[in-house]
Parts: sequence; C-alpha cells; structure tokens
Amino acid sequence: MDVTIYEVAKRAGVSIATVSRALRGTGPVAARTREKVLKAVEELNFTPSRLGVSLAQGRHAANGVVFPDLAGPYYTEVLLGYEEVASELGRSVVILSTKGRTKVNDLIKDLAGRVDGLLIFGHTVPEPLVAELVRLGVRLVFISREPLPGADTLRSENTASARALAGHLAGHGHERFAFLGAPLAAGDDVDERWQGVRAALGGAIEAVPTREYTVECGFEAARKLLQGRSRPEAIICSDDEVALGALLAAEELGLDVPGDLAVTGWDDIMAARHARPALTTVRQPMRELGARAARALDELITGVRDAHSHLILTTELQIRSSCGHHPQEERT
Amino acid sequence: MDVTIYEVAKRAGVSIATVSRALRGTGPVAARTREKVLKAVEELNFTPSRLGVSLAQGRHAANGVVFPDLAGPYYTEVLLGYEEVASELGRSVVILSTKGRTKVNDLIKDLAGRVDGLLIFGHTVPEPLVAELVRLGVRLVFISREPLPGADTLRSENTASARALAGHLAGHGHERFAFLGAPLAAGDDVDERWQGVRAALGGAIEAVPTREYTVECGFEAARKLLQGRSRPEAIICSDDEVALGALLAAEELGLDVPGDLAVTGWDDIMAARHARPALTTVRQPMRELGARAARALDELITGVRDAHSHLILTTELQIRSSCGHHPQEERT
DNA sequence: TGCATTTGTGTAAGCGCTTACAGCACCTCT
DNA sequence: AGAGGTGCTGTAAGCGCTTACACAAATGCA
Repeated sequence: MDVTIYEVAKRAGVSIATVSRALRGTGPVAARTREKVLKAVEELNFTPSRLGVSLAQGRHAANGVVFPDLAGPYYTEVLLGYEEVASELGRSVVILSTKGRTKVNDLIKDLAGRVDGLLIFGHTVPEPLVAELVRLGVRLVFISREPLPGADTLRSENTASARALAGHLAGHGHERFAFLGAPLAAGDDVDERWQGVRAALGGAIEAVPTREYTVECGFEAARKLLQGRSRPEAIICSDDEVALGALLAAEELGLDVPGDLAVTGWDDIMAARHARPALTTVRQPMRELGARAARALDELITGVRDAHSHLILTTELQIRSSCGHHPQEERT
Repeated sequence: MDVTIYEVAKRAGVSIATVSRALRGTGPVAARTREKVLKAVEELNFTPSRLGVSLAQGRHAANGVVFPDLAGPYYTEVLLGYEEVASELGRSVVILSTKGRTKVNDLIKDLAGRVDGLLIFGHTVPEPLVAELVRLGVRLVFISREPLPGADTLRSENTASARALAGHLAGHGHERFAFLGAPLAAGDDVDERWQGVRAALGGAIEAVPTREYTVECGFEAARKLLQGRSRPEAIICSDDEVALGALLAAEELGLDVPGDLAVTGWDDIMAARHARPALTTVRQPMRELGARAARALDELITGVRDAHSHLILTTELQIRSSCGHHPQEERT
C-alpha cells in the first residue's frame, strides 16, 4: 500500500490532478488519457491512501459506535444492522466498548476525532461529555434515550406495549407482579418499560434490580425473589435475557411456567422463541434500529437534513406460552 | 473539532513545531513555554486532528477485524477481548462483517487502507485476496485457521480435546455417533474438531451438516437426524450453539438427554452451563484469543517482532451432564 | 574569559491526496 | 475574421500535523 498518486501520474505521463480526476470521475478526462491512467493504476496496483483522501476532503468516511458491551444479542443485532447500512453508504464502522473502561471520556473524544459521526447507545456516555460533543458539532445519533437537542434519537415504542403486555397478563388473572431488571438509568428503554408497566398496573408491582441485564443476573435475582415469602404470580422482565434467567430459576425451584408463574421478556431475541416454555415478549426491531441509525447519521453528515429527528419505532406484543395458558395455544 | 495547531501556536505566541513538541513530549521545551502552550490548548479546546497526525506519522493507530457475522457469543467474545486490548494499546478497532456481502474484496481492501493491521477470522477472506494482502505487506493475524506464511495465526487446540471428548463418550458406552455441524471450510476449527473426533473414534461416526452454526440450524438438523432410522446414541456438535439446538430437538421429540441421547458442544459459551441438561463441552478461551490477537498484531505493527508466530491455546474438557450419567455428578 | 556544548525555538519540507484556477487548443457562431 | 465557448490538462494551494535541520541563547568547563 505505498505506491502514491505521483508514481501513477509519472507512469501515465500526466499530472496527479488528472489521475485524481480520472479515478474519481470529477471533471472531464479524455478517453485516451483515462485509459492510460487506468493502465498505470492497474500495473502499479495503486490504491489511493485513505488518509490522503480524508485529509483533503475533510471527511473520514467512517462512523463510530459506542456501546457498553456486546454480550447478548441486543447490541449485536443493532450493531449488525448499523454496520451493514453504513457499509452500503461507504462508511466504515469504528467500535468502542465502554464496559469496565477507565478514561471513557478520552476514548470517546479520540473516537470522535476519527469519524464523521457517532452512534451512542442509551446512557453509555456521561451527560457532560454529551453536551461537549454537541457543542463541538459532532454528529450524534442516540439509540434508546430520551430526545435531546443537538442530536437525533431513535428508540422503540415502550409505553404502549407495556400497557398491552400488562393488560394481557392481568387478563390471565395474575395479581402479584414483579418487574425484574429494574432500570439502571433514567430515560432509557428499560426505564420506559418499567414506568409503562407500573402505570398500567396502577403501581401494583415491585421493582427487583439485577446487577446487569443478563441471563446469569436474571437467574440469580429471580431465584432469590421466588424463594422469598409472597412469591409473585407474574414476573415482567426488563428484557429477554433476564427473562431467560428467570425461566431457569423457576425450573430449578420446580415451579411450572406458566402454571405456577408467568414470565415475560422484552426484545424478542431469537432464544425467546426457543425457550421452553416459549417466551411471551415484546418484539423490538433491533436490526432496523441499527439500520436507521446509520441512515440518520449519514443524513446528518452529508447535510441532507439539518433538523434533528426523534423517531420511535413500533413494537409488537408476541404472545407465546410463558405468560399463561391460552385456549387455542399453538407451539411457535 | 476544527481548531488547528496554528491557532494554538498563535495564541501561545510560539511556532507550531513547539506546540507539537510540547504536546507530544518529543524534544525539549522550556517549562514556561509548555505552560503557555497548554493554556492555549485548554482555552481553545484543541484536539490534534487524527488525520493530520496519522498522515504525518504514517500510521493509523487503528486495527481492523473481519468476521462473517456477529450472531452468537463466539465472535462477540473474541471481538471484545480484541477491542479491549487494542484500546489499551491506543488503537481503535474498525469492524467489517462479510456475511451476505457482495464485493467483499473491495470492502476488505478499503479496510486495509484504514488500519495498520487486520485480524481475520478463519476463512472469511478468499484465499487469493489473502495472498495479495500478504504481498502488499499488510500485517495480518488469523484466528482459527491453519498456519500460513506471511501472517500470524492463533487458534485453540482441537485435536487432543477431540480425542479426550470422544474417549469420554466412548467410556459412557455410546456406540453410534454423529457429528452435527459438519465443517464448511477445510482447516478451520470445526474441521479440526471433526477430523480429531473421527480419528479418535476410528471413523465410526457420520458427519451431518447444518446450514450455519446456529441454534436454529442445529435444531432443524438434529430433529431430522433424530427422526431418521438408526438414531445415534451420541451427537458431538461442532459448537455449543448447534448443541443447544440439538438439545431442543431432543426435548421436542421427547428424548431424554443424557438417558436416550448424549449431546456435546464446543466452546463453553455461557449458555452451555445454563442449558438443561448442562452441556458437556470443550472450553475454548475466546476472550483470550482476541486479546492475544490484538497483542500479536501490535507486535507486528510496531516491529518488535518480525518472525511470524503460530500459537495454539490450550482447551479444557468440561464434563457436565449432557453426555451421560456420572457417578458423583454435581450440578454446575 | 573564551570555546564547546546543551537547550530551546523556529523554518520549512514533507505525508498523499483534492480541487480552484488558469491556460491552451479547438470549435462554433455571427 | 474575431468573439466567445468548450474540452482537456497542468499548476499550485491547501488539508493538519510531525520532524529534520538550522540557529540563537544559555550553560559548562578549562
């Protein structure tokens, strides 16, 4: 990768400007000249230096993405949707995981200096830094976060689906509820879910925290919860992974789901359908979230759009067997 | 991000060379001068442009990684280990997923132009392109691939553990074996596992392909396999996800594992421990694989090491309950 | 005190591109 | 025939840094 445009120009007997024009198709180039250039490019195996191009153009043709972790399907799915579209748009994706990191601020600033825009998950970035990034004019898209000025936000609908879910569970006759996986940050998806469910149930639900939103943590917390006095009849979980953990805990304790206990998740990850019993959950379009984020960022960067957009994607209640017996139940 | 070193220099009343020296600590700078510079930097909120730095230094301070997909914990785990170490070494990580992509070659070449080195999984990149990358002098590290000149390779031990696993299963008295998740590429991990198992069992095992190495595909293939005549007594799976699928298929068909059927996986992903029955598998240090790849790449880039290294990390047989009844079995 | 170092700073040449501008043919119209 | 295009190409000025080199001032030492 170290033959430069000068060598190509010399070999083709033209100036570097012509080489550039021939390659990029900007400006007129005689057919004969173009051929000479392409031949030289071919022979020398020339690839324009990304650095040179970027410096001259003032753009990186790259996007960043900041997430806490990659454990579990949620971030992974969103990331894949994002990367796919970014790639289509000719942008590379630079990743940054914040979990367990000290000096996150420095890392993010460095990242911001390498890309044309950033996708940030929820509340992974400290608020003051967000403000600074906005002030510096960094193009920003957030997923799973309440709208803020100076950035696009993108999220799935939570409140209405929370109401639908709670309503469905109440329809099964359940009365003692628990919300497993209490919100860790105000304004993110889980917080909205919790608020929505609580409102729908008129507050008759207790929040049980988990260390993280993982199967393991869900398992531990659920086991403790189910062993306590006054065991809930229905556990609404912050997301599918926690719910999967709850399912395992129930099994370990010999509780029948949905006979003795209803369990629901959120997201509809692939494992939700495969769990036994299959998990009732709220389907969230993870891949599309990522894809839209990539497009939104692109619009912001190219300047096609200057106003900020705050979009909410619709979700869908997926009723399966973990929430209670249904008359004409089918295996999915 | 658009205040330049010139403005800092002007404000501090020095030349840009001095600013650069003060900031990077190369060359002598009087204490008083340094202070002036730092003050100006502070006031202007200056961050050196990554492009400028990279162009001048001729290095990107970034690594690439090429993987087929991110579905499932394997790639994710390795990637996280990689990103963490790369980040420690001051390198960003640029990702590229190849699954479902046309023009992979162009994408990879573009990627190669943005980074100082590449981590490539298995056989995601067509062989001719690998050769070209080597020829171009791109620093390369492969994970899960047979050694090749011109690049580092890194993999987990498969053959010995295959023997151990097969031996253990034979010890349970199983006789009719199947290998679920037949190798898709010669020379990668799954191929080694298959070869190893087959050799250990003296060839008394049939290979059953799955479309991909996923729970879904494992489920489908296993269901078909288990419904056929001459159902195997033990299914050795290419990896844990396929094994998880096989477990589900067995359950659906009312087969008791390990009573009617033994199932084993490979990798020891988190879900393996949580599955019911808990999955016997071979533990592979995924995170460490990623971490080592990052270090290896760094060594190659910085030139600390010039010879190529081909490392094999040890694995460990994890015996749990899915392979057969053990006298003093404990729940893990 | 005088000379050789050392220390601190500035100048300027890159790094590899893109692109505004200018120049030169060669046409096409009146 | 001259004015005004058009089409193609080259020159050169950036883009924002790093760093070799030159040089002046301060220091060390005999």
